[in-house]
Amino acid sequence: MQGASHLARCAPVIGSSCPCSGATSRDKGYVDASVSQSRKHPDRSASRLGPLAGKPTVSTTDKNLDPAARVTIREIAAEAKVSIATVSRVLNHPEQVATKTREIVQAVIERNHFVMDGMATALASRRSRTIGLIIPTITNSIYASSTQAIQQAAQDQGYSVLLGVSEFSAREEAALIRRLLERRVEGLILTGADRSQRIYETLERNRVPFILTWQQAEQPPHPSVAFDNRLAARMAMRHLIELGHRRIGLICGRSATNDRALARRVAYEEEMRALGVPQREWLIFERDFEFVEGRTAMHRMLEARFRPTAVFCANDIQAIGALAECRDRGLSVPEEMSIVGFDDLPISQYLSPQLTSIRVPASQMGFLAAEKLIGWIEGKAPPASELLPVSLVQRGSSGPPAKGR
Amino acid sequence: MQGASHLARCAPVIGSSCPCSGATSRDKGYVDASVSQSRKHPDRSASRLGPLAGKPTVSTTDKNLDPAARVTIREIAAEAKVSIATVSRVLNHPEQVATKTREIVQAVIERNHFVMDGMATALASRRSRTIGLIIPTITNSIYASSTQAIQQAAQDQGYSVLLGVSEFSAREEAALIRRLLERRVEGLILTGADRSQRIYETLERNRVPFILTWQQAEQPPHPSVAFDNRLAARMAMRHLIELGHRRIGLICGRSATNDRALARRVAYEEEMRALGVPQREWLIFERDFEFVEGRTAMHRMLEARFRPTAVFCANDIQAIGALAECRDRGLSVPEEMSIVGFDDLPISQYLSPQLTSIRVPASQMGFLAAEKLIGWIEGKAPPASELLPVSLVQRGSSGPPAKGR
DNA sequence: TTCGGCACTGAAAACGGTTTCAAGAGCAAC
DNA sequence: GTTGCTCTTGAAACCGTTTTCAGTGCCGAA
Repeated sequence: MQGASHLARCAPVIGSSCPCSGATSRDKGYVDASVSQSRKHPDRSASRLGPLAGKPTVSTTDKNLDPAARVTIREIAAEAKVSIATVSRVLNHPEQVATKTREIVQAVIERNHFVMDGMATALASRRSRTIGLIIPTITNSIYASSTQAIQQAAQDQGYSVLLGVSEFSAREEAALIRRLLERRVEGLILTGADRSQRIYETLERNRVPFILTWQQAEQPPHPSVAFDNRLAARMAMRHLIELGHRRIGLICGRSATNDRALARRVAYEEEMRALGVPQREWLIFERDFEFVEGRTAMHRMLEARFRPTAVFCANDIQAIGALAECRDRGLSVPEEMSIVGFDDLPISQYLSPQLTSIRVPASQMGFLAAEKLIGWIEGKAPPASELLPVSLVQRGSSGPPAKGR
Repeated sequence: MQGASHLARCAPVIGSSCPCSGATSRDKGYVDASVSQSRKHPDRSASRLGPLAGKPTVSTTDKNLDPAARVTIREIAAEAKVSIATVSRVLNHPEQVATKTREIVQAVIERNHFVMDGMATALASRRSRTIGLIIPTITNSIYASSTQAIQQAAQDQGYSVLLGVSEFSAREEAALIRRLLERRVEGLILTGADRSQRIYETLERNRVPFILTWQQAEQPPHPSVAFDNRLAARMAMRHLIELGHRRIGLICGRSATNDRALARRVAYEEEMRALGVPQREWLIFERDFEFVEGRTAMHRMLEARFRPTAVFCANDIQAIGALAECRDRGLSVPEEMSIVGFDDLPISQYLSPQLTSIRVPASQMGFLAAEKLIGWIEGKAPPASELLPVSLVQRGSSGPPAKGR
């Protein structure tokens, strides 16, 4: 394992930052004049310790005294009696260094547990080898799938992933994107296509390639790797309709802040309209992504004037909550209530009854997005958008409506 | 916009043999001599585009030509006709800048969608305002809880979180830690306490504060925020024993690579021994963290010579799989088989029957760890270790063993 | 001997910021 | 008119690397 390895996996989470400074004191701790690097500022201790003026004076000449000192390439160079350029070469292009020199330097590096400063490296090389990923939540495990795939793909190509969690907030997402740009991600994978024009502008002005996932972009055709949410939701609805359901409820995410939820809701409404069934607002529930939200939505649904015979839950999390509510109310699924979910989480086939759901290509989507993004970063043409297929996985939670109703 | 050329960078003649042939790579575009910045190396193209020597010559006089150009603080300073120091102040200490100047600079920043280079910032300020977090897997949602709490706490204090996923591999974890150090995290939150001495040395040599979670450190008492896995597992076992179970199976993670699994297994073995029940290897299954692994383990358990009447699953993921297997085999839970899980995932109360489980303080642990770590980073004394309480949540999946057997 | 070429190494500019220090401007008090 | 202060501002050192360019030493060929 030589020096600058880019191969580990690392999906960082970005939070918020705040400007603030800290006074750190430091002492170089080496003297070898033959390797003197022109460090110019004559009065380091005074300048660095400025604010702490009242403290007892520390001898500037002592070595290895400052507890915050960090080993740099210079100390390594000094100890190995070579130049910093050579140390850098040992780390990055070992074949360019004479075997003997290389071994000496490597030994010194080992001995000192030296770790390169990636900030300096990134700054000097103008490569961060990092891509940014923004997902809306970490608790819905469907994003764990795509995140894992993205990370894997990135790692395979020598990139790290910086992860940001927006919690479905546009404000938060904008802040996150900014922080990712500050960290000089070389590309970005975003969730959903609906965001302010200004963000896209910033991205383009900063020349950061980005790919949308989970939802294709329509108006300005940004590159995306997604699936057709409307079509997918329509598949779920068609399934219920073909089973004979007419009064169908909907539980989905907040369509105002989630364009996937919106697309699915639109599909629901279209199908209901095509069915000739009038819109009934009391059959539509937009909730957060929590089990309990699906449960309470179903609870209210069951108290409606005309109970639906089936409910389409536009995500499995809410479907699981809805299912539990039916069970607790003694309502048998699918005999008295059909439920179709969306996402086909791994857990969904471990429920009872198993959940009928729309299987989405989360892993594949993530993998492809990462691959295309990295290709783009490395000079290929901007990738074409791609729509991945989805499928309905029919299981025990959906069936024909009860006869006599 | 005055001086459109302020932001221009120009791509100089490619392949020019360098020595100051008059081809200045960067067109300053502003004239105020008082703001001259001393950029020294005259020939950027050679360094940036070196390998592409054969390409057609591009006019040196054009502006805005280099597609890789990025707006820096210098361009902003030039356009606003101030020094870079002032721009930096506007960004970091706005109150130190005259209102009028500040507004001008801010306008220029806005107009150019300027985003600071965090690498340069971190390098210059010696603060990355980032903490590292390593978890074993992203797919077990129990880590989503702690991760979220950590991120929240970090964000509240102005820090970002860099997340690494080790997939239960020590090698991977070591590589991850190295990368986190390269990225100059100011502190680290690790999962579990069992890792090679060398890693701890590297951490200490690099003076990076770290806190262990999920498992306290014993031999060298590193700071930790954890709970007592052995005690917790013992609670689960006691619960089953008090219900009257004697033949109890165990499904847990790989104790070789997971010290939490080991501690829980040890507790299981201790309780079984205390019970006077001889060790039966065929009642112990170490598996990966997948639903299906719990399922297959239970499958094999049910084929054993003497079926257990209860199974302690040292994590809910496997418990869910085990539960599903029982259901599919027509074995009623808890009448014919009791199951106790561990973690108390949110999903566990949405199953049928609901899962009896050990509730662990994942969020609290994460939050506390992050708070302590950041306190430490900001100069407080190394925090004391803390053991958080756990509790048994009794639900439908556990009950007394069937009478006649 | 002279020279070209090659393998290796070091000096120094550059990356894009932060921060210290000093100086200029404006103003009040003496 | 000085003096002393505060408020702003700019120059320049510095952060820890990468990378270019220019040696230097050695060797074989002319």
